[in-house]
Amino acid sequence: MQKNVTIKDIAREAGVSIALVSFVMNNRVEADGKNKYRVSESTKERILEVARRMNYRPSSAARMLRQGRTHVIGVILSDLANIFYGTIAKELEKVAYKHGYTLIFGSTEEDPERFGRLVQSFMEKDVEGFIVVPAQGSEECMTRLVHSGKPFVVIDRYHPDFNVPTVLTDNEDAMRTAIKALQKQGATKIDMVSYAMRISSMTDREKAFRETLGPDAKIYHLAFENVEQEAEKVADDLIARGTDGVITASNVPGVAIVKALFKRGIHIQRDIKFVGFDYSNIYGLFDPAIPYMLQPLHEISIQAAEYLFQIIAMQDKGEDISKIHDRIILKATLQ
Amino acid sequence: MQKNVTIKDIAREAGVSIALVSFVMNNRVEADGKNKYRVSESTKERILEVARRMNYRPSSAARMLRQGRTHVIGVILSDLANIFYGTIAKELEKVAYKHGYTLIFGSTEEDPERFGRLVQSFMEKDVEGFIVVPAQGSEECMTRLVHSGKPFVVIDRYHPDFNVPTVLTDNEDAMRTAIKALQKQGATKIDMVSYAMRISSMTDREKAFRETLGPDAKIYHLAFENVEQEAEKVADDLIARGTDGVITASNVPGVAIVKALFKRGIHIQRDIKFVGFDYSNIYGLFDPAIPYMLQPLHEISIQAAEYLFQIIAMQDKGEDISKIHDRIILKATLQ
DNA sequence: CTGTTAGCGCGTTCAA
DNA sequence: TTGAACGCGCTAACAG
Repeated sequence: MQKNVTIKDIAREAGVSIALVSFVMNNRVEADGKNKYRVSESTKERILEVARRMNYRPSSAARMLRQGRTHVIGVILSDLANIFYGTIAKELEKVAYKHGYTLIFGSTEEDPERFGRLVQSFMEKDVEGFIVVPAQGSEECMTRLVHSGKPFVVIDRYHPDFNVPTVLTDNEDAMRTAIKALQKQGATKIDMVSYAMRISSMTDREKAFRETLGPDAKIYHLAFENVEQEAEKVADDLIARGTDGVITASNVPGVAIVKALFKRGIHIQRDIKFVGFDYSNIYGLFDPAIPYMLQPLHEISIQAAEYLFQIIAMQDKGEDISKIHDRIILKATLQ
Repeated sequence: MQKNVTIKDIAREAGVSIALVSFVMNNRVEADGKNKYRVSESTKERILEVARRMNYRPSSAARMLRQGRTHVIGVILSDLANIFYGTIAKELEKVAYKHGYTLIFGSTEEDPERFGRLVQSFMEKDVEGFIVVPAQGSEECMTRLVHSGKPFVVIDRYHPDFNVPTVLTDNEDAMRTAIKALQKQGATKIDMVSYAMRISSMTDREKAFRETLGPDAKIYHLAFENVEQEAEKVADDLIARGTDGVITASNVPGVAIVKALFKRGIHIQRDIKFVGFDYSNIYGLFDPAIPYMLQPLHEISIQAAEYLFQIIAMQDKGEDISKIHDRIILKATLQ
């Protein structure tokens, strides 16, 4: 392959200095003289023409080195193969692109070790900041992240011990809405099927569930690693107990429990009514469709990215970012 | 924030030259003297200790600039929010990580314009190569990609006009397996529900379908943008025609048609039997579960990544990569 | 007003 | 084991 065209080649070809080429390429030239440098229109055109002809592409490495900015954000999610996080990834990508940022992704699969490795690995890639979904049990690693001084925003969950920039859904409010919806459908004996994971999205929903339906309201916990099999047992129990309404705490346990009940001949949405959390394509199969609390993923992504860009900008200006800890809370909607 | 520790700081602190620090950091020193440079064990230890104490992190930008390698691969998929591509993304991520590479992702949403923008954008980020799922109708952009001389590997589909490195599933074979599975279940009047998209994964499956069941075998095409509504019409038609077996050409149309038929009171897997392509969590809902042809996503990802690394290595050695065009074909399995 | 010179950022690598 | 050039683009300082 021919070696890459550099700013120097353009300069030689156009018969000007490399500085001038740099100015022109960065649009630091304006006809109205507002900017520092003025270049004659003809020179500018010539440079642009040569650059185009020689197919010049600035070296991002050189630019990164010089300005000390990579325009790369590290995004650490739970699992890219889960539609919930996949959607967030896609939304984040779009916002980042608009701002000229690139994202690199990693999946923790809820393993704190992995979380730590990813943070470390992304640090080495000089990310300007992070958007993270902290894996369950990754407090230690989060502490290191805080101490690193690297800007970051947490999404989807929070940890009570950490006062850090966070964007998430009002899960307690969402649960209250879910319960109301279920009661409106006529359910009187309502149970909840949750994940065994102790992350705030689950615990907040469970908290609101118990606050609304009483401390003895039944909550099942499915183990992350073994959802399907545990769902079978829970299904039997739900039937035995005569439950007529179920709230599922997120898409994976939701799918598992609906599946287990359906296979047992339960008429979904008649014998037992449901309200889910997060989208799943199985909800629409039933009549009436299983309603679900939809988190505003688009909005969360935009807010998280912009929050992060803001923190980065503050750090750039030399401001102290260690005190930033606003939680941006968004409402889920019943679908 | 304190400014970053550089190799120079380490050198000063340890009382050695920056070159030596660089060698030590890169492990270019070996006790057995196999390598070019030898450093006394004590100096080595001192340098490492200082580096650790000062929390030294090499600047990837400087390294990139110097060696002219970014260790970044651009991955362009159809849609990160689709579980099929999300899974590929996750698998690719893992392989890349092992090889010290970073991935950046983009979703085309089957829009050639977007595809072009992503290629352009990734080029500007100095990716060393691409792994792409070319959007339908992106021949022009693919031509440019070929001419750019940048290494790339196509996955999931191919275009007959392009002889380029490709890793994909043997879709015709998969279809034959699917048909056999359906017939074994007792289906005698088999139709196919496909995507309107003219991409090889669809057309190859359709080709094998017609070759096996005759040129008049019925194939429905759902428009990408309007799957749900079109599925409704197709469902009515399937019922009217007395179809007793359906092969769905991928997960999205599969879910749509099963849903539409289920809502019409069809007993899935008894009145009409199915075989799908690609995993969906709705398949397991039925009894017996809807079987499906599972593409070896893990294997595809590994092969694609290693193929790409190999091409990059060849280019590095100055070899001509423009003639490489092997297609790696993997088998799907019936689940 | 138009343009140039020269040093910087940081790790790598060759010649000494 | 070291000095110094190098990769490439940015930009302060300066000149015609």
